[in-house]
Amino acid sequence: MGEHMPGGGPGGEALLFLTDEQLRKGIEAMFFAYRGFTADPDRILEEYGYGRAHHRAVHFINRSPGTTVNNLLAILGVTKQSLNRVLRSLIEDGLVQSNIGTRDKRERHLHLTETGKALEKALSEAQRRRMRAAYRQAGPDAVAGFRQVLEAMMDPDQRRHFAAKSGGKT
Amino acid sequence: MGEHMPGGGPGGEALLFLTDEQLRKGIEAMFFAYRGFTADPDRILEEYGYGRAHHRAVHFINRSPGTTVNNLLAILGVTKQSLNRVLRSLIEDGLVQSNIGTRDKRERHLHLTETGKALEKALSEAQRRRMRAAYRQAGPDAVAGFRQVLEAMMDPDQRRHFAAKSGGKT
DNA sequence: TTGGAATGTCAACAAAGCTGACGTAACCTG
DNA sequence: CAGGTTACGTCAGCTTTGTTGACATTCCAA
Repeated sequence: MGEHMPGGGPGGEALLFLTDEQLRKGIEAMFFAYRGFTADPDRILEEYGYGRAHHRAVHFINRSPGTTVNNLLAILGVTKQSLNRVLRSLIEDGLVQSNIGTRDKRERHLHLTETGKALEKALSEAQRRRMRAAYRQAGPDAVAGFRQVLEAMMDPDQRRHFAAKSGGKT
Repeated sequence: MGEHMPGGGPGGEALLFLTDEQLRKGIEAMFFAYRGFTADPDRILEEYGYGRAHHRAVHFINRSPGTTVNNLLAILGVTKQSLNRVLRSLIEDGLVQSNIGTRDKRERHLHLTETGKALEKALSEAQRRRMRAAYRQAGPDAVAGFRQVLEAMMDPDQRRHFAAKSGGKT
């Protein structure tokens, strides 16, 4: 509630269109945009008989090769039973390799196999293509704003996982 | 596709940071932000024993009172059977009223009851609170960019539903 | 007036969350 | 070194929300 005031004084905020109607538009924009955002990967996943849960696992294993199950759990925010089901199928299908840790043998370190990397590439290229098109259409300033608002919308805990591997400002 | 080389193009696009790394950040920002976006309503819904599907139905019935099942179907992009289950529970619980159409008796026109409006208000207020906080933190210019990028990311069909009730520019 | 299209309902199944309980191995601390 | 904690895996069972298929009702147009 009474946080900082970007406009410095009490007058600054007045310039922001924070009517319920404008906020509703923002809410619906998030809803429709997220559908578009997931549409392309979903089509690819369907061919492989996988779902969004597999996509998320593959994405974050690719981002942090050698990550542990527990780490992935914290990022994805699901139960280990749920993640395990997904992980098991990916391992069985030869997309993910699970190696017992050397320092701590309780841990499993996860890596994508070549096949796994191929799927990841297909998925991320489809998603990047759409993101790139949207960025180009909106322009550089819009992109900066887009990122700022998204970051402000995250839960602080989730933002930790985001910032961890995404680097700070420029 | 061979569309790399962000600086290769003629003109303004060269200023856009369209490296795969920057695009990946955008993708993850969408992922984490969407979780934050749905977190507050999810908590409320849990108290009522409802899920996100109920939230979506309630939201769009509130936006367009008297809308038909078919109309809702097109907006939500699910099968009628899936929507029907959600709608049935909302009707049974007295949150939604379904009236047989007078002109076309095959249609059902949907309205929120007082109880339904109360839930909608609780949900949308929670979601607006977060959206408002993010908007304030990011500032007006960022908000404009945020909306532009989101709109560019939608599927054209979905964008139709978005624009329909959201008004044009300004 | 009759056959097809549109609208909505019921039934059954699948994906992917969840809780709870339990087992095993490894680590760590007193 | 004994006992508690941590990391991971699994079994069982439930919920939400998506899917297809089959079917009733209603409308409309040939």
